[in-house]
Amino acid sequence: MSGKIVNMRQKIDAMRADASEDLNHANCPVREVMQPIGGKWSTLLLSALAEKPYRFGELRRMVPDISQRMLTQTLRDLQRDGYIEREVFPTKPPSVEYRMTSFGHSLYEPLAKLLDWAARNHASVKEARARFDSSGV
Amino acid sequence: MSGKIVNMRQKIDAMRADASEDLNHANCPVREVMQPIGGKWSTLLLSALAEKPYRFGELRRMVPDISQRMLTQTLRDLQRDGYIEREVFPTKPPSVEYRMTSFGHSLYEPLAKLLDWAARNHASVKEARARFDSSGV
DNA sequence: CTGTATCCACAGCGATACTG
DNA sequence: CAGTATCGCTGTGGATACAG
Repeated sequence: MSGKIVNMRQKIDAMRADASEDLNHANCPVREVMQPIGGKWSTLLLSALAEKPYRFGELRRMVPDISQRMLTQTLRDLQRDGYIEREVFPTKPPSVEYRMTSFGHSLYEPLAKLLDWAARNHASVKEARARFDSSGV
Repeated sequence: MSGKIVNMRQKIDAMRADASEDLNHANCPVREVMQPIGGKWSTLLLSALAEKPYRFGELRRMVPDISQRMLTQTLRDLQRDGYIEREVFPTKPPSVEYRMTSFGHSLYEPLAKLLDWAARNHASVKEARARFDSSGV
């Protein structure tokens, strides 16, 4: 349903692979869902908004090295996928608040587990990386 | 043969990390761990190897639209981070087997939960996307 | 304050050809 | 079979300036 098969060759390959395993691109939502949240800033913003709603400038201060352009774009992409919603307050200098939807929270539940793992095993990954780089090569 | 040029990417990465070591989010686990597995092929290969070991060509057949170059590179990156290991069998046509380490399995546990969520909510995401695209823009 | 609009650099990825 | 080597395109993301 999701995957776009470009040519016949790949289609045949996909069907052949389909017979043995369901790990395929054709019916695999991994790509469509994981790719957007695999962006450089998505998870950071999601974990920020999972806590509580924030305004544009607040998010910008929380992630100091994000450009204005990427903050806008990433927020829009997250909104597009239904994870967050945007509310504009017509105050004197306008302010915009972003808040995580219940759908977003349902995504964040397993995502948080993964981020937890990352936090706990960050050191091990760095060690493995160093070991690999200094050995062999 | 000198191996100086082979690991250019990794060396550059190291230098870049070094240069910004004292910046706020340079050592953030989310970035260091999530970025690599956020690549286009990483999660697909991880979920394949989580099941059982596979050879290079098998993986290639399971993910028909990956290029040979990206398969090699992604596997190497996963190996570098300690998630998978590589074993060469000196058979007549040489064969190489990739297998997930216990560390990789510990990563895959929370990751699988996230992939499960993606599979279950894939449709909702696509709907949200379509809704967003047809309104406004 | 919250964006848009350009321009531009570079990393990621693909296609192809070659090797042990 | 399992890679390397090269080239080139494209998308992502950064810097800057402008605007509601």
